[in-house]
Amino acid sequence: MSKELEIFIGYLKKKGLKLTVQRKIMLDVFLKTERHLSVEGLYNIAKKKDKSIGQATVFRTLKVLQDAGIAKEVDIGDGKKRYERQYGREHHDHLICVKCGVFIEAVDPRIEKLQDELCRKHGFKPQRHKMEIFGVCKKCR
Amino acid sequence: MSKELEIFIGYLKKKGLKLTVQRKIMLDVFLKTERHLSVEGLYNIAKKKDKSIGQATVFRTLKVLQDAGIAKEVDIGDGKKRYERQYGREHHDHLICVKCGVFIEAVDPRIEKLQDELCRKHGFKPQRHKMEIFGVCKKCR
DNA sequence: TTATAATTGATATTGAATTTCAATATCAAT
DNA sequence: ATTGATATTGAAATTCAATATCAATTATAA
Repeated sequence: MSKELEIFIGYLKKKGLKLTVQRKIMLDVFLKTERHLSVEGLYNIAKKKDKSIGQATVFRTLKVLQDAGIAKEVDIGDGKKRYERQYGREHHDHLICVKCGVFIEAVDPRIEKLQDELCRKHGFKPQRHKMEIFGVCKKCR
Repeated sequence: MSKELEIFIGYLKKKGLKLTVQRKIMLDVFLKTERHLSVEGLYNIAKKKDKSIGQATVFRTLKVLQDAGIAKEVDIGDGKKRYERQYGREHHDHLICVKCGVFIEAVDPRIEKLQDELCRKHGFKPQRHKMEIFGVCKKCR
């Protein structure tokens, strides 16, 4: 049993929610894809496992997975939200290829430190941040 | 005549587009507000100048202003796009207050440099980037 | 097994953004 | 100033992702 499933079960129990087949399928589908998929993408994969699964359930389950700390929403401003794994992952920024659409996860601790400094300079108390760099990846150049 | 109006007129002429009263109003409204307003916000202000102005025109004109390099779209992932002045402004990041919603423009050249370095490390050729820090501003703390 | 409450899929709805279309306005050439 | 080609407009319809509604179904604790 994956750590995420354990957490999911614990979260559902704690909240008085139920572990349904659809939720199990969604967690499974979500964990198996390492890419940053949209609801549509996840829905298409989930449908292959269970023809009857509905879009609404995919949206709803992704919300639950977020609340449980298993998934994280990624919004790059192109009109559709994507989801990435959250549990056990460090904070990171994204390099996004405008040609093939790949998401590269990257982080530089020095940048993080300078961001904090920038906030201090403005008397600003940071809670979370987001950094996305759009460009062309190694393969597409 | 503002530099932006000059540019706007030049852009329109170059593209075979027309300088209409609505476009003049929109540029005026856009330049007068220093805040990061959504279409709705700009629309409400524009309507005070000309009751008959339509939402579609506001959307359309903001697109033209972007193409002309006068306005810049800002999408912080809350479902509605905002617009800021672009012409004559340097690149900057945003500190966004989750309490009062203020946008603080900030930049640290060292961060910019490290971002380039991060891209190089991944064989990634950057085109543009976006950094937003959400938190609580000085006044709201 | 049963009672209860959460969950489901289908469908309707929302809200931002875009498109359509007939009427109107702009502007270069006269 | 007038004309004509063409861009533009506002209103309304449409798109699209995301959310809400609801009757039927299912999970779970007793």
